[in-house]
Formats: sequence, C-alpha cells, structure tokens
Amino acid sequence: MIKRFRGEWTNKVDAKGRVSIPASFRRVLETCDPDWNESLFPSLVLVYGRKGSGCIEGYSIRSIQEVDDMISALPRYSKNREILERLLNSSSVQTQVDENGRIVLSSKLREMIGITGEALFAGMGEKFQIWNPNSYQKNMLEIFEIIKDPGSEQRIFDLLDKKTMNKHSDKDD
Amino acid sequence: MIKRFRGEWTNKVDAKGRVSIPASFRRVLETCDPDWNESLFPSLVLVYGRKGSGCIEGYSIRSIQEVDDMISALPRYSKNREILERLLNSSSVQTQVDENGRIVLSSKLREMIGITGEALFAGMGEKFQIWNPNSYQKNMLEIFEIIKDPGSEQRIFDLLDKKTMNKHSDKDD
DNA sequence: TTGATTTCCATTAAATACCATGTTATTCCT
DNA sequence: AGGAATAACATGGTATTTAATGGAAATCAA
Repeated sequence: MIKRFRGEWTNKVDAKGRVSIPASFRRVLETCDPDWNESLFPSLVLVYGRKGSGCIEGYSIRSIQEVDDMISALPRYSKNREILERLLNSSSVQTQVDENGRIVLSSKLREMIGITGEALFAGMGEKFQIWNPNSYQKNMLEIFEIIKDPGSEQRIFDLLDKKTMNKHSDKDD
Repeated sequence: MIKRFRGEWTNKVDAKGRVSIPASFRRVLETCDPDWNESLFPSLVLVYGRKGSGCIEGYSIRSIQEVDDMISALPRYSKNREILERLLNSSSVQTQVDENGRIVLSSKLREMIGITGEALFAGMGEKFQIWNPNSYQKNMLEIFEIIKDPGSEQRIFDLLDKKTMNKHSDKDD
C-alpha cells in the first residue's frame, strides 16, 4: 500500500489542458480517498494559493482534510484564519481523475504557473507539486545552493535525528 | 529473523536495468515490510537525492517510514521540510521486488550513479547502498585514508563506547 | 448554434509478468 | 559421511499488461 507521493515525473499537457497524473500518484490518491473504491476514480484538491511557491499543489482527500482541520481549529473570526481560508480554500479546486488517469488544468491554472507543453510532478510526501519543468529546475538549483555548504546540509539532515528531535528550537525547522 | 543489511554483493545489470537484490537483503526487506506475507514480494524505496553520496540508497518500508515520520513532524510549510521532502521524497521511488528477486533501475537512476553492467550492493544496517563498483572502491579508499592515523580511527570507534555515548557533543557524530 | 468541456476510443511505447536455464547451496537418506 | 535429490539464486529471453497521449464523438452551456 503506497501512502506517500514520491518521485519526479514529466508529462505532456495538451491544448485542452489535459495531463496524466503519474500512475504511482494515482495509487496514493486512491488509498487516501476515504470514499474511493475499485469502480471509482479518485478525487483530489489542487491548491494554487501559495503565491510565492511558483507551483500548484495537489492534495489527497485525507491530506487536505488535515489542513482543513487545522484551519478550523483557529478562532472563527480571526484575521489569520481568514487569510488561510483565502489562500488554501478560496484558492483551490476539488477535481477528479478521469478514466484515462488524467485531470484538466484550466487555462487560469496553467497561466498561473507558466505551463505550456509539459508539466513536472514532484512527490512531496503528503502532497505533490505541479511545476513548469524549467521553474522546477531553477527551484532545485536554489536548494542545492542552500545545502552546498556541508555544514548547512548536515544541519538540515540533523532534523531527522532522533537524538536532536527534541533539542532544536522551533525556529530551526 | 534478519533485521540488518550486511555485506557486499556485486550483481549483473541487464539492458533493461534489471538487477537481483542479494538474497540476504530480501530477507531483511520481507521482515521489515509490515504488509508482507509469504505470498507477496517485498516493497522498498530507492532514494537518489543524497547528491554528494555517489550512490543510490535502498530502504525497507519500516526504515523509510521512520524517516518520513520525522519529516511529517516538521512544520508543514517550512523551508527545511520542503528541502528534506525534495531530497528524500521527490528524489526517490517506491518499488517492489519481482518474483525472481529483482528490481528495475531506470535509465535515469543508472546514469545518475554511472552504472553500466554491474551494481555493487553494500549493506548499511538500516539501509543499503547501490554503487558503481569502481566508485565504491574509490569511496572505500577515502575511508581508509581517514582512518589511516590510528588516533583518528580510535576516536571514531570510541563513539561506540557506552561510557562515552553521553559525553561527546553532537558535532563529533 | 457555437464554443467549451467532458466522455469515449485507438495507438504505441514502456513497464511488468511470465517462463526457462545453468549454477550453487541445502536437505535428506542410507 | 557421502552422495543423490531438492531447493534457492542469479540471469537471460519472451509475452502480456498498463500507462501515456492523441483524436473524435457526445454533452453541456452561453
């Protein structure tokens, strides 16, 4: 049972905006859609509200529910809650994989991340990202730049070290 | 019950990228895949995101879950979490041993570590590594170089001494 | 009715399952 | 203990399935 989005995949986007969801991602969407069964096609949510990110994010139903629950836990009429609702609820769409394993990216979404002929899917564990391949490459270069110094790379991997898990302060994350 | 990857094994890689997982490694993968039973073939995760390493790393399901859980424990939209997801989730694939005990290394993965006809498997306890045999040899020479000085070798083995386990500072690890 | 969106069908390229063989290691029986 | 029978491994080749993708038909909406 696959429960996490993994890997990088580049698929074609046609004139209508149709694009295949990588097969392994579909397995995750199926597993993590509580309403799914063999005879259905899995649902997912596309979030385009994280403006700085340069990409669209795809969530399984279970995964988006966790985010929604955290929003719902905030004070009902707080400004911060309203902002998060705008960025993660207003700026998102629920959709469904079709019988050929594809979804449609509307022209609005495609323009938003500058997608023309190809889309790159990057597995991010509990979600995945959809990028213009060139933008993704640039983004990866930025990451390599950050971890170029062995010390800072080590510091990041140390976040996964059990012994240090409870030691670092929140701002390190 | 075998729970740790041990030993060095060299197996052939054919034109399609098929390569046998050493039998003793398969026993570990079976033991450490919570969904496995006698009639199934074990799953595993190949991580190619540790760029500097020069190899691909293979994780049992249980082993990768520990890593994933620690990533998921980090703040959901933090930069460090995103970096770790790119290096360990985006840059990885889940796969499954086939009925003959083999997996497929895609051409992308083979190119990444310069594998042509043979792959060397090195047991690393909770994970294993896949190397081009020549690169592995070079890597071993680097290690021998580091421990050439008896003092530094001793200092490294001292890390395994219970009495010193709690004394040394983190940066010594 | 015409443009847009969705469903259905067809193709091909790639991934996976299946089968076969030589070789080594293990078991079992006398 | 020796030797035959059996099982497990590594590896090569072939067949079958699935995934990705293009195009056409049908449905919907303005």
